[in-house]
Amino acid sequence: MTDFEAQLRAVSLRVTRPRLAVLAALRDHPHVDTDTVITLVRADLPSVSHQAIYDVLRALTDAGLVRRIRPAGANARYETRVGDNHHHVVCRSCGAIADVDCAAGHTPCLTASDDHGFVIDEAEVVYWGTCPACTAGHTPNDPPAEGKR
Amino acid sequence: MTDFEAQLRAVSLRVTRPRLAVLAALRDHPHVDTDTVITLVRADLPSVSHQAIYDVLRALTDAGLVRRIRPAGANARYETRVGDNHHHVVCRSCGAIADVDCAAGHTPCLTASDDHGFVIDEAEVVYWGTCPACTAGHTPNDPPAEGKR
DNA sequence: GCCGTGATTTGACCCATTCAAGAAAGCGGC
DNA sequence: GCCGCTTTCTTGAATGGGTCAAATCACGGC
Repeated sequence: MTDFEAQLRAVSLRVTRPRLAVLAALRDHPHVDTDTVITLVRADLPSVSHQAIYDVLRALTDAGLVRRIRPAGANARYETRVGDNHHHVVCRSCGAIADVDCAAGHTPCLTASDDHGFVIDEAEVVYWGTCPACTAGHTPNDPPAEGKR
Repeated sequence: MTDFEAQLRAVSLRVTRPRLAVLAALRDHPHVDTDTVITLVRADLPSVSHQAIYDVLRALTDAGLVRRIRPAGANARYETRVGDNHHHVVCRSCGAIADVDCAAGHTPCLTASDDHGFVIDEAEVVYWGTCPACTAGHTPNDPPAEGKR
């Protein structure tokens, strides 16, 4: 519990109720979008403003405690798994996301064939496909990703 | 020129002035965002509505004539290079984008180490870094990507 | 050349995210 | 334990990419 507190202090951020709640929410629910974070946090702290959540997410992202991912066509999502450069599988149908370790083990694709003079510091991989539930036929629930039109 | 016309007919889309203009704009300016497309198209056809551009881009994307890319934190961008699965280097500082062929030649990372039961049909790679101009010190112009706050 | 369907114009609207200003809470020092 | 400085949160409104809807227009088969 006080683990989060230590994390915050480590990056010299003040320890506040909303920040702890956001970290807890992200630990329990990886890959959620901002709106879901707000809902989750309010389960504990009913009175936090959406603005506070945006600020907290920004602060935590800048501090490197959470990572922000944004699959094309969807809203921003956050996760607490940082440090290792892992990637994501995204379901085209329902928007579900799962973690995937890098195919070759570590930074495999980091060397582009022709870097055009760019100094590359990170390679981000998104695998697009269909999740088991959607493959099975029955669309599980909301199709937030692309079908949102 | 009538090349575009053939492309449109091939996917049974009607050949219209705005569509030809969009295709021409994307051929001459790869990786531009929607707003730039609108500006470019209006150089030829001053009276096209932004709505028309959105519709055209959607139609062309659905038809597979153009590809839509969306680096995290930036607006949607489009390119006409489709069919080969190439990737992109994006400059964190100025948002510049360049094409990059897949490191291993073709679909190298397409096999995730653990696919979680997902049926993967595409791997999308974004290399993050700094472009030559920005590395040289002098920020060329606008920093649209992340620095936009 | 005429007509029907697909495209475009026009104008309003939605919603994620951001901006701004004042109130409140964290925390280091006394 | 209390004070004050600073950061963070609340409140309320604005921004802007993108979408929806209805009416008009034009491509292209006949």
